[in-house]
Amino acid sequence: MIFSSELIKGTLKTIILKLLAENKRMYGYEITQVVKELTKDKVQLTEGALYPTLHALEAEGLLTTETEYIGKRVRKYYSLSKSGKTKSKEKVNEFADFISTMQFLLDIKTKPI
Amino acid sequence: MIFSSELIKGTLKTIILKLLAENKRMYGYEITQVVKELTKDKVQLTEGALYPTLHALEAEGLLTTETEYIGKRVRKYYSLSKSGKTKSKEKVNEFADFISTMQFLLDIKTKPI
DNA sequence: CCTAATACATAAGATATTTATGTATTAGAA
DNA sequence: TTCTAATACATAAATATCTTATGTATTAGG
Repeated sequence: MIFSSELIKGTLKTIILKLLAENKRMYGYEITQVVKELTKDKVQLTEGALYPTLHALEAEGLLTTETEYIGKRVRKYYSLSKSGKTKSKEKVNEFADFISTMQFLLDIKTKPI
Repeated sequence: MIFSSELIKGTLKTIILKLLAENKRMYGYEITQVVKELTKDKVQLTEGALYPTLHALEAEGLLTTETEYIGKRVRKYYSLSKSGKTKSKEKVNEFADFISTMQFLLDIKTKPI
């Protein structure tokens, strides 16, 4: 089962920022693979969505980049800037709050951890 | 605080279907008000998003309508069809699963109910 | 009497995503 | 050794969806 894309909409930036908060630096393709693994294939980021978003976050000053070559193949690493770290926490907190609100609204019970 | 619209994206259909599963019939304006109250103003549905979505759900055969007049003012009640009831459960279940996945991915802890 | 709330609806513009396409390198199977 | 799949980036057209604006009309209440 893969989540309908409409569900994932709006969470992409949050996912990217959170992963970068935990991993110091990651490159685009790596992000797609890590998300795929962590979600057991339920969340599949498409390149057409990912790369433009990474560029947008960089343009906002939330991410910085370093380009490296693995052999002749280029790899572009992204890291959080200072404002990116702040933004990451904000986004995750907002999403956590959103989850609580939606759980209440949709009367969803979750198992305690 | 109001949730950024990008977060709410993709949840509108689920919210509508769930509310109708619990209330038998509701009209558009009522849905906006109930959601506003239940979420303490954090989720504010706009008419420009709501009405086209209601029409779309009706066109999909998930909702049926009855028009009534309150005085001279028209009111359009929506109810779940049989397939709408099934869809409502599916959507809520999918969303619950999505929440679990995202909580894990974003390392969000929730308080047990 | 006038404003805010109720109640519907649609359309233009903005935004974001999917799908498709493109380039190029490298690992590994046949 | 040759071909395919995976790695790794990127962009653009088409699509979907939402916001914002606008429109009509009724009704409650100050």
